[in-house]
Amino acid sequence: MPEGHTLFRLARDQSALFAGRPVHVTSPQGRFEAGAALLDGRVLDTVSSYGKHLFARFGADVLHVHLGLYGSYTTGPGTPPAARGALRMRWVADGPDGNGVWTDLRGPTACEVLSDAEVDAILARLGPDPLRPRPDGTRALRRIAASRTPVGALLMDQSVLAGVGNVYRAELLFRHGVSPFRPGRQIEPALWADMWADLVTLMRAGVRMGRIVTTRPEHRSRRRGTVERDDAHYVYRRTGLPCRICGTEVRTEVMVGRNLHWCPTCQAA
DNA sequence: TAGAAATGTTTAG
DNA sequence: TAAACCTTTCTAT
Repeated sequence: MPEGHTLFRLARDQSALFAGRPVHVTSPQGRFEAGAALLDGRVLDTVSSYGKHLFARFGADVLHVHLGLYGSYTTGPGTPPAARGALRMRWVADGPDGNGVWTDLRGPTACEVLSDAEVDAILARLGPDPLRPRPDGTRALRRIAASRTPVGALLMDQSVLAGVGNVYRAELLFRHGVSPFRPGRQIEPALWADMWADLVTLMRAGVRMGRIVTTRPEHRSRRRGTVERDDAHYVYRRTGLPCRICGTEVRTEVMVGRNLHWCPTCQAA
């Protein structure tokens, strides 16, 4: 389930489990055979994320992974299960506790070994990431304030800001009562400052919980305890259901090739 | 068993 | 703007 918070967690967790130790790297599926052979047995330095990109450094070589729409990692202790299906890459190592640890990668858009220069080229085309230390949204505002493009499209553009996907886009716009169709240049600086600060908070919460929850307790069916799946979002994938605040039916329309969800009343054009 | 959908990006036209 | 691509999972027939 890959928006920026997922990659941030993966980087943190993979660093904790594998960094500082030699990693046995394989590609049971075969599509990453050459890269796996190059990295196999080398010591992992660290894993970091930027936006939706994951970078694992092995000396001068960097493994770059992008999960795309449905890539995923599965991680566990001990001996890994027999490889089945389309298993692009497997890591096996002696974990920090001396016992085995493994992680399996399936279905990524990108799984490749890059040089520092190639990594820099990727970073150069990304906007600010709300999950970086001391996040700064002013670079994003510069792009937004200069654009006639609908803000719902700008939020999905990774060169404007990095790490937001279809869920955070819909939910952030709802929380600020902003129509997805409002042109970027009509987003006032003060409004953007609020939206950016909120996004930082929401994504940090996503890192903590391991999932995206954007509703305030007073807008959930159950106000205390675990947030149920049906209660996690205001508009994302709630097409035809009543808005949690005003009761208007939530609408859906494709914007930039993705299903956009919004409340036409709370987010009037 | 087939088909659709899914938290994404790139390339072609 | 549309299509292609990576894979799994859930729903409908």
